[in-house]
Amino acid sequence: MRKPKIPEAAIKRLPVYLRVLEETAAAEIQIISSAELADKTGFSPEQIRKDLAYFGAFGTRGVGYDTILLSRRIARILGLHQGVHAALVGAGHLGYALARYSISRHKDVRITAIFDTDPAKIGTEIMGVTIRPMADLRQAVKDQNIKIGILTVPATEAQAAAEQLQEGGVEAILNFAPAKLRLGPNVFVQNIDLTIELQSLAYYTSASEEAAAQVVEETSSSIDS
Amino acid sequence: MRKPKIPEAAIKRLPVYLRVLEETAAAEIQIISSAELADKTGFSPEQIRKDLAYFGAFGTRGVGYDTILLSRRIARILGLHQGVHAALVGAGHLGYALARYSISRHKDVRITAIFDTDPAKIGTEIMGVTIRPMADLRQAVKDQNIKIGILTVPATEAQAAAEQLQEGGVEAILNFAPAKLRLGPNVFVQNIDLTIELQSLAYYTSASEEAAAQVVEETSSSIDS
DNA sequence: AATTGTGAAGCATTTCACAGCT
DNA sequence: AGCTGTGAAATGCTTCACAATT
Repeated sequence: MRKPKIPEAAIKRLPVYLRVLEETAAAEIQIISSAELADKTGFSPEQIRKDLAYFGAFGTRGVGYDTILLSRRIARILGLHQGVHAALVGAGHLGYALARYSISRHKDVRITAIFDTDPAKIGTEIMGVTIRPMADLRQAVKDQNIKIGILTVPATEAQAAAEQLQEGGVEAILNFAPAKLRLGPNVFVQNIDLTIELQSLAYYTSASEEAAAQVVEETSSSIDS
Repeated sequence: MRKPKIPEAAIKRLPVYLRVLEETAAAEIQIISSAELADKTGFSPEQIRKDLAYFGAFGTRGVGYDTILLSRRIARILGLHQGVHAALVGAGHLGYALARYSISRHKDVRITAIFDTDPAKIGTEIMGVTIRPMADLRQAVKDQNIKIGILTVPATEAQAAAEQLQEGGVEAILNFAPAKLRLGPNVFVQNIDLTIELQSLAYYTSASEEAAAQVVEETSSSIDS
């Protein structure tokens, strides 16, 4: 048993708690209740308590959670306390945006290597990190103990790039390319497809509502109950 | 009853089906089975059939789905058949990347207006769309019948920008700012927080595993069963 | 013979309700 | 008195298994 059985959804909420806790701690506030956390994050107090309880009892009954202590604990749970190295593959606009984001704002997940195929970009720097050719990828990932890969390459190149990351020993990939990656079971893949996000948003718009109703109407005949 | 009760998760899969169907249709293949769709998308055949069945019976038993017909139906369900207009707020690197993505690749969700506070950017163009000042936002959203807002502004400006989008009559917002938006019930908000994605990925890395175990160990005392 | 469409079962996640600490 | 931690109930989503259809 590798991981106990903590909902993936809960893991995704931890960084949100972390951010609020750090902000709160920075404001010199020492204690926060699940109700206050709920107000700031938009999740329910019960859910927050349950999420935290998966990892132990971090609060004080009748009081709340110590902001500094809890933020440290969450950073630890996520593995951010020691700084995780990430490689960015694809230095287009999206990659550039991510690199600036990540390199500047947090030290917890740091982009320490950047790769691209474009000879014009190779040798240039983003926030102090030199862009290198794809040929260097596998070895660099190994040498720099890089655990996370961020893929912002065109869909056609995604699979090949992902395989190189895998060979370098990456354990998780954040894939922005609209392509299904086929990798071994040791690499955790998280897909973010911006086109999907935009297109699915359209559904929640009046543009769709009637259309959907119409489609259902067109085809429904003997559907009841 | 506004929406029947179709899982949000199912809606998010529709654009994936759409993409594969369009690719398949473009390759002159007329029929595709749920099993083939499953192979190309990574979802299970049953799930695909169930998702589609929410909206009616689009396939032919013993045969499969007509690629062209089904892609049209999905586009319709999502409301993409008539083209949805979107406004981009914040023309930084991420905004720029999204604009290029969206304006070039698909006509279904089109960014037809871009706003920013930076005087140096105002008046310049991204892919043929002129960047305008925030003061124009509300009216432009109304005039251009814009239904979707894309927020790529700093967290501190997100709430104010979101309110302007809301006042302009936007029905859905894709929010990249790490801030909880407080808006009325008529605006559907989808958050994408790239920092969260990166930080939660760290959990699935060996950097965390021991750390998490350690935390649990530290605090677990009378937890059994 | 093949593949869809779908009730029912199975799982996972969220919410409820309250006991347990401080 | 107040707020956490947690079994139990409720809800939501996915998988199963098979009848229906071409």
